[in-house]
Amino acid sequence: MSYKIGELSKLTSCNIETLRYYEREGLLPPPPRGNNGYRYYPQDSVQRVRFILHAKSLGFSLADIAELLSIQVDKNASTCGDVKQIAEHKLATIARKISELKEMYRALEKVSAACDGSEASAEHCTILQALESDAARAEKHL
Amino acid sequence: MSYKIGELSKLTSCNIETLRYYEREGLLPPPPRGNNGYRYYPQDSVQRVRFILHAKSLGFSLADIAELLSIQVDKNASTCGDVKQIAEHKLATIARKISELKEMYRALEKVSAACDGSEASAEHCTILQALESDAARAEKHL
DNA sequence: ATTAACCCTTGAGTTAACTTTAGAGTCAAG
DNA sequence: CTTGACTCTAAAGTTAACTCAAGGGTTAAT
Repeated sequence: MSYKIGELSKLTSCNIETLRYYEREGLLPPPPRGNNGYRYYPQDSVQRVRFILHAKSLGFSLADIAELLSIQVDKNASTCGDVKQIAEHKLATIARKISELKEMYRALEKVSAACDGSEASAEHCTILQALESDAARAEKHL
Repeated sequence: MSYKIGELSKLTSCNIETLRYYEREGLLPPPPRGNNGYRYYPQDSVQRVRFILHAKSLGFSLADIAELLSIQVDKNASTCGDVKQIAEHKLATIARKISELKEMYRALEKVSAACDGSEASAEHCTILQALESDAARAEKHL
C-alpha cells in the first residue's frame, strides 16, 4: 500500500536522489518513515512526481511548480481570493505557452511540408522564415 | 539598417552578455563587424533572439533550439529526408507539450472555479485532485 | 550467516545557462 | 579634449537543478 523510494523512482523514471532532493526543496511532502528510517510513499506520490516532471519539461521552474502544487481551496474561504488570483495568473501563463507552441507547430509543419519537393519549398526553408510569413500574414489581416 | 548589441539587447529584453554567449554557443550566427570590432546585427536577428527566448520558456534546451534553428530545406533534396525526420520528431514533441499544457489548464480552471464557493468546492481542491478526477473520467470513458 | 540489493545522511561535485569582473578600446556631446 | 556611455575579450563566478561519493544500517534470498 505504499512505495519504497526505489519503487517510486522506477514508476516515475525519476532518479532516487532527485526524489530526495525534491523533498528537501519542499516539492514532495516528507513521507512517513518505517522503523528502519525508510521512506514509505503513499500511492498518490506517483502522480505528484509525474506532475512535477511534466511541468518541468514545459518550462516551469521548481519554484513555479511548488506554487502550482500549493494552490488549494481552503475550507474557510478567507484565502480564496488569493488562490483565485494565483490560479488565474498561472492560467494566463499556460495559455500563452499554448499559443506559442501552436505557432511553433504551424511553422514547423510548413518546413516539414516544404520537404515534399513542392514548388513552394523555397519559400519556407526554415522555421524562422515560416514564422515570419505567418507574422506578415497576420499583419495584413489575411 | 543594423543594430549594435545594446540595441538588439533592448529590442529583445535579452542581456548583452547573453547575446554574446548565444553567439559562442552557435545559436546566433556571428554578425558582421565594423572596423571598430563592434557587432552589427541584421534586422532579422531580433526575430531569431525572440524565437530563442520563447523556445526556452517552453522548456527547450539551448541544444534543442539550435537543432530547431538548423532545420532547413536544402536546394538539393539530398538532406530532405533527414530534415523531415528531425522536423517530425520536433512536431511530436511540441504536440505532446501542447496536450500536457491543455491538461494542466483544464485542471487549474477547475481549481479556480472551485473558488466561487459552490457546493462542489471540496471536490477539486488542488490541481492534482483536479487532474486525478480528469484521469478517472478518462478511464471510465465518460 | 553471508551476500547482493536495498535504504539512510551529509557533503561535495557537476552541468547548463548565464552573469560578472577586469582591463582596454570607441564614440558622441559639450 | 575630456567625460560618460557605449563596445570588445578572456576568464572567473553564480544559480538552479541535479548527481555522486563515502560510510554505514536493513532486508531478502541463498
